[in-house]
Amino acid sequence: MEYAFRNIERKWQENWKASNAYKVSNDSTKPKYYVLDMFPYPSGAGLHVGHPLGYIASDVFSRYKRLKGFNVLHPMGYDSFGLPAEQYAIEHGIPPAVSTDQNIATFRSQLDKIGFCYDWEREVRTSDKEYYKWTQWIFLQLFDSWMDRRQQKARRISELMASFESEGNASHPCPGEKNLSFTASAWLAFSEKRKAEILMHYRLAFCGIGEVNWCEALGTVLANDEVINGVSERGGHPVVKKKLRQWYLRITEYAERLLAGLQTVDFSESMKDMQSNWIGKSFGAEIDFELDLAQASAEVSKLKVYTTRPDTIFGIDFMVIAPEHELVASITTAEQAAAVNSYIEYVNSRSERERMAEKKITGVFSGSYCKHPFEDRKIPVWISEYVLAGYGTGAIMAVPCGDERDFKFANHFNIPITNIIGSFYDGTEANPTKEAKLENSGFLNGLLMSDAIAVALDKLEALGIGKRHTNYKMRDAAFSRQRYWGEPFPIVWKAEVAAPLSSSELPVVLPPMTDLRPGPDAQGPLANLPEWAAFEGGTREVNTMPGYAGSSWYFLRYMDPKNTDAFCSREASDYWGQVDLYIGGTEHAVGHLLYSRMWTKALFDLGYIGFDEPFKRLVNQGKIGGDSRLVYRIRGTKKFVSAGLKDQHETDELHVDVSMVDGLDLDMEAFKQWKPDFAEATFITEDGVYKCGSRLEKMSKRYFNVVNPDDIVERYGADTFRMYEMFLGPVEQDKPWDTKGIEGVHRFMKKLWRLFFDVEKGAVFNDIPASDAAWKAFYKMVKKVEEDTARFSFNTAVSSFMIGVNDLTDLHCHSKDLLAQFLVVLAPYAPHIAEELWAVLGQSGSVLDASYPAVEEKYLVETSKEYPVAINGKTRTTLNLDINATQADVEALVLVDPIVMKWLEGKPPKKIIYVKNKMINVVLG
RNA sequence: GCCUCGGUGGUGGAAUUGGUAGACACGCAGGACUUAAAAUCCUGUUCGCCGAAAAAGCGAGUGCGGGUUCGAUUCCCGCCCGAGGCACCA
Repeated sequence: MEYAFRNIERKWQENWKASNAYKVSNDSTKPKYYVLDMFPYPSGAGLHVGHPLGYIASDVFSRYKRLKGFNVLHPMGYDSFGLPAEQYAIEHGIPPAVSTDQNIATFRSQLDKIGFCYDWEREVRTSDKEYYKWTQWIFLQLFDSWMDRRQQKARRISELMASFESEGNASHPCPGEKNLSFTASAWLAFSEKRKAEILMHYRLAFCGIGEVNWCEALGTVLANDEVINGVSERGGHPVVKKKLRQWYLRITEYAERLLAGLQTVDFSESMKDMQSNWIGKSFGAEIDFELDLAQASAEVSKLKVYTTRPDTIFGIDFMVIAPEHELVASITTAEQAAAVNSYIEYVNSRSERERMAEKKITGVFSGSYCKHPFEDRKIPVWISEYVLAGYGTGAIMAVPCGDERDFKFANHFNIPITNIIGSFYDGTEANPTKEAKLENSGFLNGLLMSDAIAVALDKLEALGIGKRHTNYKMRDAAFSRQRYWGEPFPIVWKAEVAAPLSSSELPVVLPPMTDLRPGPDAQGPLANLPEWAAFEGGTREVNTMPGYAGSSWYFLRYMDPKNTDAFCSREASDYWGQVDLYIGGTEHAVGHLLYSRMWTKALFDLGYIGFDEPFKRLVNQGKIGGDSRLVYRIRGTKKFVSAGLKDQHETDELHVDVSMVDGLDLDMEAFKQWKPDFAEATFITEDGVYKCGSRLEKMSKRYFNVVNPDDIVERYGADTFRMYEMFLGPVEQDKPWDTKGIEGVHRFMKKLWRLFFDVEKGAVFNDIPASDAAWKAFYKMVKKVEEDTARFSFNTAVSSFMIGVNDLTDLHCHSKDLLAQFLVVLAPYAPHIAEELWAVLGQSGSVLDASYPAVEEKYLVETSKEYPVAINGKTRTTLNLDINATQADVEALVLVDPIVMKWLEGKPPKKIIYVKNKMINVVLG
C-alpha cells in the first residue's frame, strides 16, 4: 500500500468538515487560548507560497495547544474593503462587491487545500454590512468620547459638557485648539454651532481640515506613493496640495498609553522600537522669542520654537521657520518679499517626498530678526524646508555648533557660528554632545550641558518666556478617504454640524454603484448619489473610512461573530480576553498595530471590554522570497547568452518563468514557445546548457517567480507542504522558496508511511512491545518537538521528526503502541496522515483530540556519555565516561589516554578542566 | 544619518545558558536493485596538506581586525557588507 496522500487528504478534509471538527465553543471548562493570524486582503492574485507561512505556523501551534487541553480559538476572515477592488472596478466595470466575493472564493479554496483548523463559522468580512455595522458603531463611540488627560481615560462627551457648564474648560484644556479657554458662563452663552465646534476639538473621532494630494486631471486624491516628482504615478498629471474636510482619530491623546503599553506586551524589540520611534516622544521646551519687526505689521510679536536643547540657547545664530509657518507673510520685509515669494513658490512645486528625500540645502532670509532673551543681539529669521510645519511648533532655534543640519545651513549661507562648547567644536562639523562645559553662555557658563538643561528651563519658566514641553512626533490619524469601497460614516451634516446617527439606524449600508467616478469638489464617488446622500433634512457624509477601520477591531468580532446586539458581548470578550498569540508580517508594525491598540484602549476606557492591550504576544513571520531566473539577450538581437558568458557581450536582462527552468538550466524549447518574441531565439550555451542567472526578490507576477501553493499541494500533498514550509527555516526569518528542497520532506512522509505499510507486505505494524531503544528514540523526539514547538522553532521540530523516523526505521520498530503516540505528536504538523494512520491503527476518536504523550524520563536517563577531550580547547579525541565520573576519575582516565599522552609529550598538564555533561579540556603547560 | 535584524559548507539551515562547528535536509559524486527509468536503499560530501587509496594525522575555518577566557558562531571593542524600517523630527 502506497502513501496515497491525495485520497487521504481529501477524505479527511471532508470528514472533518462533516463532523464539525474545528467548531469552537465559547462555553468550555478548558483553559482558553487565542491564536490569531493577520487576516488577508483578498487580492485578485490569490495566494502564493509565501502567504501561508504564518498561517501554517499558527495552525501548528493551535493544534498543539488543543492537544495540550486548551480550548483554542483560531479564526480566519478577510479584510475585504480596499483600494485595489475599487481600482479594478474602474478598469473592468466589475463592482467591488462582486470581485471581492470572487477573490474570497479563490482564497478560501486555496486555504482549504492546506488543511487549516479554522472555525469557519466565525469567519468575518470587513465589507459585510453585519460586520461594518459595528465598525460604524465603534466610530460613534469614539465620536462621542474625549480624553480626560488627568485620568488618562476616554470619557463621554456628555460628561465633558457637564464640566463645561459648571466650570468652563479650565480643567480640561482643549487638545484641538490649544489656546481655547472659556468660563462656564461663556460656554452657556455660545451658540449651538459654536458649542459643536468646540466639542469637535475634543472628540476622539473628529472632523477637521487637512491637506491632501489632489490631482485635478484624475479628479481624485492620491496617496503619497502615488505621487512622483509632483505628478501622478498614473498618467503623469500635476498634483497639488488641497485643503479638504477630513475625519481624524485623535490617537495623539493615547500617545503616552500606547508607549507605556509596550512594556506589557511580548513583541520583538525591533517592533517595539518601530512603534516608539513612530510615537517619537521627546522632552524639551517651547520658548517664545520676541520678534524685532522693524517694518512688518505689529500684530505678531512672538516666535514660538520647540527645542530639546534649551542648554544651547546662547549658541543661537539664527532662527528657521517652516515655509508653511503662519508667520511667514507677516515677518517678511519688503526688501525680502520677492526672494521669499519665489522660495515659497519653489517649495510648493516640490512634493513632500522630494522635500524629504533630498539633502540639498535651501532657504531664504525673511528680513526680520528676533531678540535674544539674555543677550543684546539680533537673530536673523530664515525660512527653510528642512523645518517641518507639522513637528513641534514649525520653528526652531538654530545652534550650528551643536546641530549638524543647522551647521550645514549656516555654512551654506555664510552665517557666522558662535562656539559655546570650546574645544568640543572644531569648526569643521557640529558636535551634538551633552558632555561639554558651556562657554560664552551667560548664566550657564561652566555648567555641564546635561546639567544646564534644567537650569535653563527653570530660568525660562521663571521669566515666563518658555515652558517645559513633551512633544510627540506622532500625529492624529487621518480617518476619511474620498473613495467608495469602504465603510460609510454614520454621520449626517445639518447646517454644517456633524450629527451622529443613532445606533438603531445602523448599518449605513454602502449603496451599490457601478460607476465609481469621483464626485465633484474632490469628494468621493458617493457624492454622485445625491438621493442617497440626502437624509433627514441633512446630507450624509460621503467620505468613507480607511482600510484600517475594519481591521482595528476584527479580533473582537471573532469571539462573538453572530451577535446582532453588540460588536461582541462582554461575556465573550471576558472569556477569550487578549489574543495570546498574533502572527503576521512586519509591514503592519506602525499602522494596523497602533490603530488596533488605540481602539482597544478606547473600548476598554468606555467599559466595553476588560483589557486594554489587544495582543499579548506578537510573532512576525518572515517573507518568503521568490528565486527569479534571468536570461541575457544580446542587445538588439534575438541571441541569448548563458550566464557564465554574459560578460563578453552587452546584454539586457529578462526574467523568465521559473517553471521553465530546472535548477539554473533553461528549457530552451519551452522558452521559445513561451512568447512569440522568443520563437526565433538562439542561444550561446555553456557545453550545450543554457545557464540562467538567479536573484532573490519579492514573489511577484511581474518577475515570473510566483509559486502557487495549489500546485505544490497537488504534487506533494498538504502535509508535505505544511512541513516543508516549517522546515525552510525560522518562521521569523526571510528566506527564499526552493521547490526542489521539498523532496526531502516528501521522502520523510513516505518513510513514515513505511513504518506502517510495506509496498509488498501490506500492513507491518504489530502488537510487539517496542524496545527500550525505540522508546528512547521516541521520547527524545517528543521532548525536542514539544520544546521546539513551544518556542516557535518549527524548523528544528521538523528535523526532530526526521531523526525520529530514521531511528525507528533503523530499529525496525513497528509497534502499534508507540506509533499511535507518534501520530499524536505529528498531528499538529501533518494532520491528514496522522488522522489516517490513527484510524488505520484502530484508535478510537480523532487524533485531533488525543492526549499529548508525556515524556517518560526513565527512557532518557543516560549512564554514560561520550565526552569530547580537547587539548588547549581543540577537540582531539573522545572518551566514554560514567555519567557520575568525578574530577579524579576523569583525570586518571585522561592521563592514560594514548592521544592525550601523545600531546603531553611526557610533561604533566597544567590543568584538566572537566565540566560534567559537557566536555573535558586538557591545558598544556 | 538613525533604529532593528542578520552575515556559518555548493544551497536552506543547526548548535536553547561560552563547552565536540556544520544536526536535519537539498544538491552533487559513487554504488546496489532494474532491460531502462521512476521509486527505494547504501556510501561519501567544510577547505587545504600528507598520501595510489583507505585509515590515521596535521593545519585552517562561523564577514574582517583585535580583546576577554582553559575554551568564543555565542561575550566585549573597532570595522566591512546585506536586508528591513524611520528620517532634514529640532
